[in-house]
Amino acid sequence: MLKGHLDAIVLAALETGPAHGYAIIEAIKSRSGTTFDLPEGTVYPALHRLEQAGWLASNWMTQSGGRRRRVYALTKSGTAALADGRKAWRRFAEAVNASLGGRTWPA
Amino acid sequence: MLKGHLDAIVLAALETGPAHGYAIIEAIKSRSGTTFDLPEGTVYPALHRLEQAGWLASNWMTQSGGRRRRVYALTKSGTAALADGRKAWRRFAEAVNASLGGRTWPA
DNA sequence: TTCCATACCTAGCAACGCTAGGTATCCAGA
DNA sequence: TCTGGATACCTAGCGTTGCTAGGTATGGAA
Repeated sequence: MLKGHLDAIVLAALETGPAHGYAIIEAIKSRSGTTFDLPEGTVYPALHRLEQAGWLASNWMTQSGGRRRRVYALTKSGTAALADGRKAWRRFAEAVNASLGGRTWPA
Repeated sequence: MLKGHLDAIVLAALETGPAHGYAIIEAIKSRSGTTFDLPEGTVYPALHRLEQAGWLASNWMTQSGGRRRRVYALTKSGTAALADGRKAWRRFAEAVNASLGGRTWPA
């Protein structure tokens, strides 16, 4: 369960440059230290949703072998959405930390 | 949206002692700095679910005026569930922070 | 030639939290 | 007096979200 922050995580994975779906999944897994090993059924629909929202733009790329990949890139509003997502995450995380009490926050 | 961590937040609100539903809502609002102003339709079903799971025990208390309150208390397994919830939150928060990159984590 | 990794897709489900409605008591103010 | 707001509880049903489980197809290695 990604608890509603999947969009921001996907957008963040594209911040360093365009990538195709499969690579995005790998990037998220790697960045999260394998904690987020997302099934394709989670990521592909999310990419479609984000493109629908205007936060991503996609292009079909054909490899030399004839293999097709869909490469996604952040749009301008996608970059803004990512910034919003980071703020929302931070606010949320602080509120949860305060609510849970104790030493939930790492040094 | 509480993104799946509502249970832990409710359990944490009861860590300092038994309380009734309405007071729990107030406690969560206060602890979170008003970020979590949860509707009753969120909290009451959650309390029922947590009791069903054996993490809370409830007793009807009748006030002097004849007013009824249902007071919830953490059970032993509820305390354990809270500890698990804290660990889960911490792991999740660290993975999101790593995935989002940038300075999402406060000093 | 068989298998695995790569690479994409979608229908349908389950869980979660919220909306929106309901009931009832207590107390302050008009 | 009586009206409204705070207190205090409840639930049916909805929308979103992410996942399961199935499908298609190519490339390369064993």
